[in-house]
Amino acid sequence: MTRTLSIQEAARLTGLSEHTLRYYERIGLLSPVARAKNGHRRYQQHDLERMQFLTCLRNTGMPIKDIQAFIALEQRGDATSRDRCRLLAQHKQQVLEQINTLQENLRAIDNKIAYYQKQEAV
Amino acid sequence: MTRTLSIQEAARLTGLSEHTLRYYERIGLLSPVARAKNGHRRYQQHDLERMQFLTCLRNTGMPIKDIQAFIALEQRGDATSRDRCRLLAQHKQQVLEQINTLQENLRAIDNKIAYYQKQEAV
DNA sequence: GCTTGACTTAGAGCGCGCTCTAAGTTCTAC
DNA sequence: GTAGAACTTAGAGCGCGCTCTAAGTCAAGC
Repeated sequence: MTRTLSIQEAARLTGLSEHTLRYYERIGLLSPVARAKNGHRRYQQHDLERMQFLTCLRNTGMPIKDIQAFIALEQRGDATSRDRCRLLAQHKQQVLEQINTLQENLRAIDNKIAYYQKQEAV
Repeated sequence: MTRTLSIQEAARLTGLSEHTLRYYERIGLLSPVARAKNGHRRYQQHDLERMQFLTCLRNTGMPIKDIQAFIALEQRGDATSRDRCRLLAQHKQQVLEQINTLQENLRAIDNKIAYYQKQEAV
């Protein structure tokens, strides 16, 4: 028997705000969370795992609309798993490009810093 | 004698829109650009270099307000060069963290992709 | 019974970074 | 001299991703 979490606890654990948790559920990123008799959300393990996945996609810059599209595929069942895999692979490429861009820009920043330090040495 | 560029040319060269170039100038990211007799902007080499620097900071997620703060330091002259250097170094750390986060999230995405591919193999 | 606090909902509001609009000017080509 | 293109300005508008508000419900403790 797994312990369930209040929205407050779930927020603390995931690093998302309670507002954001409700928002994600409202727009369908999170499927409807189980409720206690009083109507309060009771988050389960699978909800937390889902949120981790969402956070991962969001952190890597996937727009909410794209996540919704991904979820729409999930809801169409196993037949779409190849498509979903392809979407993830595409996203992976974009993340790799992001990392590359950051690294290139980092070099430019490093140069600027080096310039400042050389100047100070004078 | 260096050739100067129209806003259209400058936009094409920097990858920023004409709107954005005007906007950056308006909010002080770009110091006032030289004008032709008819009032049209004439971008020079140093403007382009500045834009590259701006783009670099923006691409790495520095908020416009922070860039403005950096520029305010520049305008206070040489005395602030140590501060500016420190700001850049701080930003560099944030970029490194960004890259790390992306790489961690990338691993999670890779796992998900692997999961899909294993499933397909069944 | 009353207060307090954690929750609920629907919907409004906000900060960011542009992006676009409207109205006007200037230059070029015909 | 007129049409069209390229620009100018000030200011409004927009898309995104939250974030907050208001009004209400429920349960626990005094």
